[in-house]
Amino acid sequence: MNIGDIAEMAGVSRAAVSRYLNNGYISAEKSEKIRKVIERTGYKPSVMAQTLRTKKTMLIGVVLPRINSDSISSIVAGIGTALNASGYEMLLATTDNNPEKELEFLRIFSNNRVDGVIFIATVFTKEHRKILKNMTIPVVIVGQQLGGYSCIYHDDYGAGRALAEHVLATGRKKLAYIGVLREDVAVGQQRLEGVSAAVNEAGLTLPPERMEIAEFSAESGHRCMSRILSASPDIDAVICATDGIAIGAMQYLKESGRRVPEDVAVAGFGDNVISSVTTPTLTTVHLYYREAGETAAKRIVERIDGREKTTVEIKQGFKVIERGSTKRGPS
Amino acid sequence: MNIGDIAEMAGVSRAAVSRYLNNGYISAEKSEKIRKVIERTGYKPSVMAQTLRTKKTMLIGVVLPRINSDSISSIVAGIGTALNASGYEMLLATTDNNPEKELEFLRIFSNNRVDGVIFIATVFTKEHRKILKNMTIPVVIVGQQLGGYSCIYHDDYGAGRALAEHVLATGRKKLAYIGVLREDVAVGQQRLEGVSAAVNEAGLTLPPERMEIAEFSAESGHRCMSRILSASPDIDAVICATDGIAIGAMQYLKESGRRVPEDVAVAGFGDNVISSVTTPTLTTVHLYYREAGETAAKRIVERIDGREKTTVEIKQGFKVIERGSTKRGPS
DNA sequence: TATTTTTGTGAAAACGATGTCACACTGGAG
DNA sequence: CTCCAGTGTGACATCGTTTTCACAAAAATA
Repeated sequence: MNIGDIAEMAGVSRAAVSRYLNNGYISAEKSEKIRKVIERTGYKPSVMAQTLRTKKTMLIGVVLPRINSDSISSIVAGIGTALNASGYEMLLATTDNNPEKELEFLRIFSNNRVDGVIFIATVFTKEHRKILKNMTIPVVIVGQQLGGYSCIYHDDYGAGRALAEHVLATGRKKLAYIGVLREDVAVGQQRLEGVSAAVNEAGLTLPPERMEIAEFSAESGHRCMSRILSASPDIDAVICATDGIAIGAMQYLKESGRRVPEDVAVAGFGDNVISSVTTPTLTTVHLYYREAGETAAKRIVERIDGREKTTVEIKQGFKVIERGSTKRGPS
Repeated sequence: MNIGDIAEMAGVSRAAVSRYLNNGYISAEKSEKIRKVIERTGYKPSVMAQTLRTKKTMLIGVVLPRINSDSISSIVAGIGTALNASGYEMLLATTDNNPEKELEFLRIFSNNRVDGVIFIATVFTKEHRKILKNMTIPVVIVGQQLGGYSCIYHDDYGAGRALAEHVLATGRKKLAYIGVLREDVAVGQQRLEGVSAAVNEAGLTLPPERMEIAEFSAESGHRCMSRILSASPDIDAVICATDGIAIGAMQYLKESGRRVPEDVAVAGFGDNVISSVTTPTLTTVHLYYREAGETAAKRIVERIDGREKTTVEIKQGFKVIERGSTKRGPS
């Protein structure tokens, strides 16, 4: 069933059918004939042929480290909603946090497989920049800032600062920090710098023996907490770069006989669903992941449609969510 | 840059280049010439043209209710891994639990947009069956059983039965059950029937006033628990159709002054990450979501490649995960 | 040496749409 | 009556591959 068959059945030319489907630039009489034939046969134009001819796939590639994560699946949910509203679909590529795979997918996607790419990034290597520079299709980066590219990211510095200020306001003096690798600028560097700034402004310090670098998991948070406690048993608060890490840290604190929040306050980032069901509930910073996904999708569609030519860098706000794990300690 | 340009540059015919890229049925001399030109120009064949010609998109459509869910994102992670290994990519369509959208996407996908569809299903209407019947591409259903189609699902009945047996073995006598709509055969019907069977075999009953129907959320579980308690304040255990519901139920129990597990035992299904960080930790049934996704992806690739012609129904096992919320009560 | 089989080859026909073009109608204005 | 703008139309080229086909050259067989 191709456009030629329909044309023949309706007694018109192939071009007429094409116009019927697109411009609508056709006489009422033929239009009706064609409509009937299409209805009767259930004819659907071939997406493949349209794609070849128009050079539009109506597909957006989404590259992400892993899908099985609360924050990332929220971003994807947002992307899905917004893309759908514009008639685009989403090609998902999970990289398992493997930079090689990340590069491979960016390369695959840059080859006309999709009309645009949304890149949920963690770390940028030179290789990344090189591939991104050579991309011929629009790219929007989510979660990290990268000059010269459209990106939508969170105010990680501000969030870190506000969260630390909140913890300090509960009267804590000896803070610890469990972060992630600095190569991850947003999560590893910005959040720490925000926290550091608040701590310093309060006239306090965050010495190296009260800091650890974790992976993105509760198990890792658990391990790091144990290391910090053996070096500095007298801390009265710990801020963790993600809620997952914070959960692990909190578990270790409880195992070590400390009370949360009476002895040690705990706080995280991300407002993971988990954080409202722990005991105590976890103070965290909400980061508008879903909205970031929606905005990214809208931006890329605007870029593709040509409605928007410039790249923009959007920094999103945050909201400190005060819960049980940082209730006022001994004053 | 198309195949013709490469052919011209290498001084061979277009067909020769095509053969070089595919069969390899070409003389060593020309092969080398072509290799050089391709390397120098960085030529990549057009995916669009290949697709039109070969009728293979190397895409698998994945239709799911929502991505922002622990169980579903685990399935998707599994699908992603397995598809990737076979060179396929994944087109994600989230339906927000809207049957209309589900049907729409199945229709879109059935129109040559993808080579196969993985359908993470909840409820089957007649409309669903009709569309599924008319699908010309392979379909694999995940999470529900549907005769005549390849599907991979969980032993929800067995899981319900085993979980209830475990709860009963801790000495509980007055069980309550919070389920979901029976239209969802796997989660709503099978799990309940398994639980019922175990309860009946123990010579006990599960009367209507100790049963509620919830949505897939902790809030809903919270509400249902409150309704059950006002009708039957003396229950000593509650089994919930999902971990999310169980979390909500447990929260209400605690708010009402009851101790978990001393006064009331709580158990759920799914082994959500959340269930190991609540206080107490939640007894649940592990359901191998990731593996289900992997298997589904492998099956569909086999069907597409023609290595496998028949449809199969695969029932996966389960594992009761005994945690704090069902520790032995007063004996 | 004569005959078959194997290889390598380029021309040309799909694949199924879109878009350009020139042409033939209209009807209204001059 | 002529001219022109505006519509509707089908023929045809195009998109970039793959695949079939016929044919020639080389190799293997008799």
